[in-house]
Amino acid sequence: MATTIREVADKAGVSIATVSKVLHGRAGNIRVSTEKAEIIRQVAKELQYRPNALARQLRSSRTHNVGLIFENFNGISDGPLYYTNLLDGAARVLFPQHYRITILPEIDHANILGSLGDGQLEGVIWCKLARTPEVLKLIHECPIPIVAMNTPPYPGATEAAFVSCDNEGGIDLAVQHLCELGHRRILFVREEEEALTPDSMARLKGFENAIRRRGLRFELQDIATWNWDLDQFDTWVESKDRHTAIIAWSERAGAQILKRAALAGVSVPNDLSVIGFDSTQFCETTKPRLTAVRQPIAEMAGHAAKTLLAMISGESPQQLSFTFPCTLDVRDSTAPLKVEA
Amino acid sequence: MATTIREVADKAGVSIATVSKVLHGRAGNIRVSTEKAEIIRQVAKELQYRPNALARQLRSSRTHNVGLIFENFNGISDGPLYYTNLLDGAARVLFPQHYRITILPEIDHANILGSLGDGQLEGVIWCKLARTPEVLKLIHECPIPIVAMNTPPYPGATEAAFVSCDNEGGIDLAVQHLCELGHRRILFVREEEEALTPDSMARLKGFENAIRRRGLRFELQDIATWNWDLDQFDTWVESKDRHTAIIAWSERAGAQILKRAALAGVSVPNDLSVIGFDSTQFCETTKPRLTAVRQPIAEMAGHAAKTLLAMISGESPQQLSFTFPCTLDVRDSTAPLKVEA
DNA sequence: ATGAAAGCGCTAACAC
DNA sequence: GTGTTAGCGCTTTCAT
Repeated sequence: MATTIREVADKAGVSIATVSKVLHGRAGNIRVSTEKAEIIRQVAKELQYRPNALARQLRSSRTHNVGLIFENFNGISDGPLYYTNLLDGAARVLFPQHYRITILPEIDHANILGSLGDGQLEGVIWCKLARTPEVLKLIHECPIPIVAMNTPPYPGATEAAFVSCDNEGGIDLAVQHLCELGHRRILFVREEEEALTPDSMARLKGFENAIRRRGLRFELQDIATWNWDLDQFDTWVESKDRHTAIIAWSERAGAQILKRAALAGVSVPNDLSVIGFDSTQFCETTKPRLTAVRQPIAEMAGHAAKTLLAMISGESPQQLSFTFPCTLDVRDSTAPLKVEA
Repeated sequence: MATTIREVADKAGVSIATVSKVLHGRAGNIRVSTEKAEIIRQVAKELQYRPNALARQLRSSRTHNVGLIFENFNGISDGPLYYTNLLDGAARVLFPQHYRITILPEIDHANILGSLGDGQLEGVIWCKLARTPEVLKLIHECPIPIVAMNTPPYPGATEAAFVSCDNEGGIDLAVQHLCELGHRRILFVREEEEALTPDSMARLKGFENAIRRRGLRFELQDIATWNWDLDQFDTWVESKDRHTAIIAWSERAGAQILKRAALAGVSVPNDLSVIGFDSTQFCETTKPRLTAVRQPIAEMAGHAAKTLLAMISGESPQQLSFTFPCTLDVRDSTAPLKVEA
């Protein structure tokens, strides 16, 4: 067993209270003679005394530990760099404050509250929170501060803070870029499985707005909801008078379209321009490299961490929410519209 | 404050001991009347009782929490995918066992023992452990099981398990590949700053062995120790009768050489073949794509996690250490040696 | 079948 | 200045 404060006290010939004061007392409160203090420190070192954090935490109910929930963790299909960047951004803020980051195994919403309310965590950064009544209830009942990342602000949920990117603005940049290249007929593609996620919905809405804002015609067939493998691409590509550019709701979907296009003998960007969303390094690996809207994940995570710390100190989440602007990374999958001869 | 077992007991009209038995008692030991058990469960739900993990852990000294130490965390320069893959591999083993993964802020070796010995962690996966007397001492004194990842087995440290890749074998594959392409004069490049890391040293040794094994001449000038930016490349490239291929100790260094070569007007792979080490997706992003030795990071991390679990259950680390074989991912930075006209 | 009581290791309010 | 004491919330003998 590890050395306890009791053993240190005994060996130093003082009470455990005195040991505690010397070893952890705040500067001002140390009302202990210098000599005894010295002895105690000496004995503690000799005995390799290491305070038991569990006991301390139980006593003080402060753990210096924040949780991170990755929904759908099993699979780096979300873009391998999302988690890395997220972790990096959060760590840069949390580590200097001596906070630990704990990744939770429990993604089951049914017992997540047990995990979040067991006293181990002071707060949690929760990524890609869905917008369902069930989740709203969770937010309501969660006993520790929540910062939702990559989740658009959720009016009903005043207990949580929200850090997100400007999905609509990002899509507007994409549309803008394509328009400047001469494209007029643009298709927005989302995935069935993710169609109801807040990000997907916001991007869809942004698409419609962007099209309308530019006075272009917006029709139902300008939106496609395809399956995970985007099988429907093949049907689309056969259609007469098809769109000249595609905006995919994610970078994964964008990349999948590039693959499908290559298989179908459609040359990107010559015969078709494609834009994705996220713009991690993953977009550098596609052929051609994928033009994509970028969200500053690490920065967002850093902000989420700061926000969480503020909430832990008792500040209200209300004015802490923040939406980051997106930018556009132009790569090789977009080109000027070819003028028909 | 959160509901405590006391409140549940009071409201249910029983003692806290009974509540504890009903809620957490092992199946066999439940010697409580069915009716009372039912009431207790009912009350617990009503009151939204969530057991305090800290108290439980303090009592049982089991936390279901393992630590992860990333040396040099600040910076994804180690290859952005290293951490992701590592985390993924470890999580796949740990999460189903209901273990949490905690990333430690404390990379300062001076007080790391305080972090590891404070009772919060049952074990730790420690990546890229250096091979110094100081670290050996740390391993010796660490109160919880350690699995060292990406650290070659360390004969003196019988308290820890080691999960590593076969650095030497990996380099041998690289040399083999180059030889098959006709190369005979190969340069091994390592970085000054990392020259003393176990990985770097093992790869260097592997290089010498591989060269000798094939009956090629091995000279001192076949090894270069360059700075972080590999400035010395420019001097090397000017030298008469220079090597026709380079093996870099890391993928970062390999990529840097590609950049330097492009700047110097040296065409890769036509005028120079380059191989790196690690082979994450990063190698797909270089120009040209970097041929590299691959180590199965996620698999290794999974094994490390299993090993840690075994050690936590009391097994000896001795026969748990394991070295994974490497493979070679041939991409576009290597080509047959051009025959001089 | 149920409860009383003794801690796990520590902190902090209060005595002296 | 220093020690005594009362818990933090829980588990676990050991009585009854």
